[in-house]
Amino acid sequence: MALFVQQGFDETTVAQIADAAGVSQMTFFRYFPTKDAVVFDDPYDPVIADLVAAQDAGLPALERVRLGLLAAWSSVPDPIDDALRDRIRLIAGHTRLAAGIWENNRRTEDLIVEALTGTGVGRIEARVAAGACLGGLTAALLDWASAPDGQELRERMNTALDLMRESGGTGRRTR
Amino acid sequence: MALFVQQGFDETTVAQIADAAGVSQMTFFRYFPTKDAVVFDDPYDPVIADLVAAQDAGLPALERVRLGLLAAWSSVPDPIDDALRDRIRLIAGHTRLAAGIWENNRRTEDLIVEALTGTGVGRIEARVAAGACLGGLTAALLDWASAPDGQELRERMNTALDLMRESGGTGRRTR
DNA sequence: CCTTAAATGTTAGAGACTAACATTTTCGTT
DNA sequence: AACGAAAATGTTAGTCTCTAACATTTAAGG
Repeated sequence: MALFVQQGFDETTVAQIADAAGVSQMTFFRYFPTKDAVVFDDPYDPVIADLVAAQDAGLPALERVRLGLLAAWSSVPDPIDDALRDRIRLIAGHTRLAAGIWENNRRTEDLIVEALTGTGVGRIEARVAAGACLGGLTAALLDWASAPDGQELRERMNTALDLMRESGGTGRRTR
Repeated sequence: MALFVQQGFDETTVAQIADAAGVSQMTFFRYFPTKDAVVFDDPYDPVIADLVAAQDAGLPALERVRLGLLAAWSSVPDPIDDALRDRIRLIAGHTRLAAGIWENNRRTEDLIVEALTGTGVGRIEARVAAGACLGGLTAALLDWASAPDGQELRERMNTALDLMRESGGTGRRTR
């Protein structure tokens, strides 16, 4: 990560990483399946699926996912540590890596869908609800990393989930 | 595309593609920046942004994006041609390619955000609205390709956008 | 001290992609 | 038709990620 931040992701070869770690190139690949994996070493969180499942089953699917994710993000510390911030910034500033977030999101999506369909929600409805919430959240995450405005990450995530409420956020309409 | 469908994406080398096309490997890379690009050769659609911008500015951002995308998808033919179906299936069945959809979505997202902020919507709100709608739509698209159920693509997209309505879809709640 | 398993290294190679340079094709102009 | 410029294509050599096969070292336990 230090090398990536210092000289960029593409500019850093795994030979350099292996050297810096004092191991051979082969050993690197035994620990990380790809170079990208170094940046995406977050273990996915089955907790999210549990929190989604724990929401009131009487609510629409979208709202259940939204509340579940809200509960999940309320547990992260604020401000987050520098290492995580560096990692998110690195990803946000690199097109291919940013797309790679979706390889992680896909697993989270699958877990959420599983949790929802287990309580009677239709598969398609579950997919759309999970995809929409993760989509909005990820957009807010990347925006946070790219356009720093002093706001803390958790606060930003709360704002994003809030904007996806049924009320549709702070639109101009006069109610 | 024929080679990909026939023997798989990873199993097809660009040498084979170049051979089949009767050109050199170098020439291949002059037309396609990467092998992945062969699958993602859709020109992005600024029409979407225009349609989003055309929605009632009095509506919440999320709803404007939703209606804009609904208008955009209403113009695709149903059933779609086999080539497009093959392409979507190929992508949906390949983890890395599926993530690659987001390199396309990102451009669409940027255009939508631009269209919205141009009419006074806050940047973060625009990002979340665009990200959420594209997230739900993409989830439905991949599900459509992976779990065929006879439903046509456009119909599926309409269903997805419908599920993201403010009402939250067909949840169990009794209103 | 010896045996066995785990970790690491070496080497060779496939495959995507780039850079530099040579060659051919195309096309408007004379 | 002949020419010259520009565009398209080819060749070659090389870098980098990642894999496979096999050798070597290190660690652990009896």
